[in-house]
Amino acid sequence: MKLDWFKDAKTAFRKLVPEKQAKIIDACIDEFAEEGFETASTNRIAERAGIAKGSIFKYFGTKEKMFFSVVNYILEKYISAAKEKLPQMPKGVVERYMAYMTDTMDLFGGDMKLYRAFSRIMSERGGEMMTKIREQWQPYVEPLMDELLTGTDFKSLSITKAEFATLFSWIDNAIDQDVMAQIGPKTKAEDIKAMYSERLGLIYRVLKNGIYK
Amino acid sequence: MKLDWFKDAKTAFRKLVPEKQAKIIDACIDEFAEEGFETASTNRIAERAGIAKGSIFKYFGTKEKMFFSVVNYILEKYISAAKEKLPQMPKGVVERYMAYMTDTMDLFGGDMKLYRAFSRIMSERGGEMMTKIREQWQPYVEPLMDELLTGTDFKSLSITKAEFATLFSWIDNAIDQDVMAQIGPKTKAEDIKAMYSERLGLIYRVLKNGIYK
Amino acid sequence: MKLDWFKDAKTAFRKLVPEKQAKIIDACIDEFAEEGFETASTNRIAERAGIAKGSIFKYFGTKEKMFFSVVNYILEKYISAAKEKLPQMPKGVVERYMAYMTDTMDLFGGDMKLYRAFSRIMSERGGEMMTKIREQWQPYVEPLMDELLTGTDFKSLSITKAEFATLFSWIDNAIDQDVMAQIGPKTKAEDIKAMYSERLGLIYRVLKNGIYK
Amino acid sequence: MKLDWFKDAKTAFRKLVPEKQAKIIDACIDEFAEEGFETASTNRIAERAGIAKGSIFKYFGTKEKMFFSVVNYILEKYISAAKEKLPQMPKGVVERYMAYMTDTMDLFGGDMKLYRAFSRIMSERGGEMMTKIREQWQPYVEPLMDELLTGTDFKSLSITKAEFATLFSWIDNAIDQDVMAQIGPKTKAEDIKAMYSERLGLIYRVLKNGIYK
DNA sequence: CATGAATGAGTTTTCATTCAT
DNA sequence: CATGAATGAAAACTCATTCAT
Repeated sequence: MKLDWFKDAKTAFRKLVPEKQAKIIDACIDEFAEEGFETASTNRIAERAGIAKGSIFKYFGTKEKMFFSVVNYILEKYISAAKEKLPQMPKGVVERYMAYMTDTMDLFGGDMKLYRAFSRIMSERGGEMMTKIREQWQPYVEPLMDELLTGTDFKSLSITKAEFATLFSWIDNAIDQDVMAQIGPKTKAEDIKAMYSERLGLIYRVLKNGIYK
Repeated sequence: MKLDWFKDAKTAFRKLVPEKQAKIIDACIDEFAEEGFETASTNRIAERAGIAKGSIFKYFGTKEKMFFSVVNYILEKYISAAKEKLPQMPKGVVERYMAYMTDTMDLFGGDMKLYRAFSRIMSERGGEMMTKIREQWQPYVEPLMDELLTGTDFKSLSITKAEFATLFSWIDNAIDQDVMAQIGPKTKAEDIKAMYSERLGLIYRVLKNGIYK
Repeated sequence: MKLDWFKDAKTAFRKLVPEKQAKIIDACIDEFAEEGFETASTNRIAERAGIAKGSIFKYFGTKEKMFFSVVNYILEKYISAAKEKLPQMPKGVVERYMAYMTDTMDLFGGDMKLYRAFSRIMSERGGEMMTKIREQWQPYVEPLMDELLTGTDFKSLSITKAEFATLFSWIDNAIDQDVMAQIGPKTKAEDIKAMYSERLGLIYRVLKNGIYK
Repeated sequence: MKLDWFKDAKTAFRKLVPEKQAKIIDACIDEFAEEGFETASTNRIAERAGIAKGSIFKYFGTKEKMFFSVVNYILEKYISAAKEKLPQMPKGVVERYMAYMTDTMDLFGGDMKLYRAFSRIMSERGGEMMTKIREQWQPYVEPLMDELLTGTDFKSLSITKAEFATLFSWIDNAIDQDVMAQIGPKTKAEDIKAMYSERLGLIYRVLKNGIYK
């Protein structure tokens, strides 16, 4: 299945040289990371990208559509990175999951702006936008999850595959949000990694044995 | 300790007949639920409430102060409901927690707008506003949590009290968000309750025994 | 001729006990002194005076009319003070003029708020209001000037009575403005007096002998 | 030294065709002349100039900055006109001063709106704005004044150079205000010139010989 | 096709004035 | 007659979007 994060961009944008595309997407990410959606300004994005204000609308049509293009761009990076790592992951389901989390953490840990943009986007406009995004990415995320869980002996687990997937996304979100709430604009990537590790440690223990001795 | 969610409202608002107060608070909740803080419009709120644009500022002074009044109103409802239920709760920590979740669910389950507003508020403006809200409610929430966890034998658990509290808040948020994402404007309260129950069931099992057989 | 600074006030105000009238006028003076006309707030004036916001309009009808009442009040004070001093003034026209200036200076010098209110009022709304005020006070100021100049031997002067009156008002305004521009909110009354004296000294010399040796 | 009254305007304004610039400046002058700064409305100015409300802020950024642009525009006109005339002025200090006044009078006499705007600007906001304007124009006005007074034999005068400068500004203001108070919107330029001449005549005589025969 | 000047609906907030109590 | 809650026009300012060049 081919990912097409361009989907919301107009042909005008598709025809641009990749360098220019990248510069524009970067400007968007920077702005969204710093401002969130509402407060982000198309004028400022145009400035950052070194293009005309009008071009934004030639390329994307709407602020909102531009926004989706960015979300898609980020998710595409995220998903394809996950895909690549899959084969080298451990087999035990919990260990596998921990590895996945660590990888994700690495992906974003190295690029704070991306991480911030993603988080701001997710928290703001939660309802309407999330639904649309979910619908759009469902076909890509689902097989990934499937593959992530494939090869594990679910017979040894007390929960179903679907339940594990659910748990998985909960934990993902919960930790992300918890970390996001703790960090400021100057928090270092390594500190964030440490925060993740700490939280993952707790989750690991609980998933393995429950909370009772 | 007395709760005073009026705290951020001006005397002008305190003097209104309760019906009018309710109508205004309702208008706020509706608007915040649909729009979040940034996008919410004081003009629209005034319209919804059937009052003059200027009155908003006579009552609350600022959009931000009005916002806090609403947050406080919701939290007050939430916390006092939780307090009332506490004595009748089961003793086992997991059972106790499940009971608490069910109660919360009941509270919000009956009032979707309140629920939506609350969620939006919690997720938006992550930094500035949440900090302020947290500071203000810390004195009320902390003893509640303490009491919630009191009486449990943590020696029988493999995790500390603090860790349990953390887990607790993660699960709380995760389930809330998951449910929020699934429901639309027309979802019935009973369906929402069912969604919560289902999710709580899974959590219960995992907390008790871990995910392995 | 009787002065009626009440002219712009409604009967409701005339019927008040003098103490209340004074308190209200004082509140106006304070507010106008601090804010000028545009920025002055009727709400704040009502607060300062300890009366209801609505009463302002019962008493004066309009912010503008209230404003004129205050101007008239100040001018009345000013003119009647001048009148009283007249008989004891020196006979030489320049000396007489200097004495008048000194007296005025004393009048206002002792009450900075009055002075400030007057100045702000005069400088702001210059055109429209000044005309109205001038028309209204012409009948009172003219005879005063006349009397001020009476008894002087204009035959010994190289300018006419009318010309002297003109010069007189010019100097009055010029010095007032010059001083106003120099002083801040904390300037002491004695410093202001000194500034006046200095300026008057220069004027005195020029009027007497011209600028040539 | 180069004057740049554009200084407070944004590039957007600098790029406009001169006709449009002129129309906008005219609208500003009209509004400020009629209303002063506080009461002037950016909406009304946009209407008068036939441009969009938003454009005002594209051109000047702030109401205040727009205001300073206008002040600078007027002062620039004023000062450069004065500069040009300087060389042809008579040498005697009083005659020189009279010539300067007549020139100024000519400058403004032809453009009543400019004159009114200037006066309002000068009298209003005594503190904050005047200080800023003064600071900005000091470097241009001072040498002009210096040159104006240069070549005069102050040894022949009974007052110092500084005192003369002070007197100068007083008279300037006093006459301006006196004339301003007398004229209406329909007063003809020639009548205004006559008023100035009349007043200047009186001043001339007094400065020369004092008021005594 | 790129540009950026122009637009105007929209924002929060203030405040003189009215009028039911 | 006094009160002060309610009003809504108006303020300065922003910004996504359009369109002539």
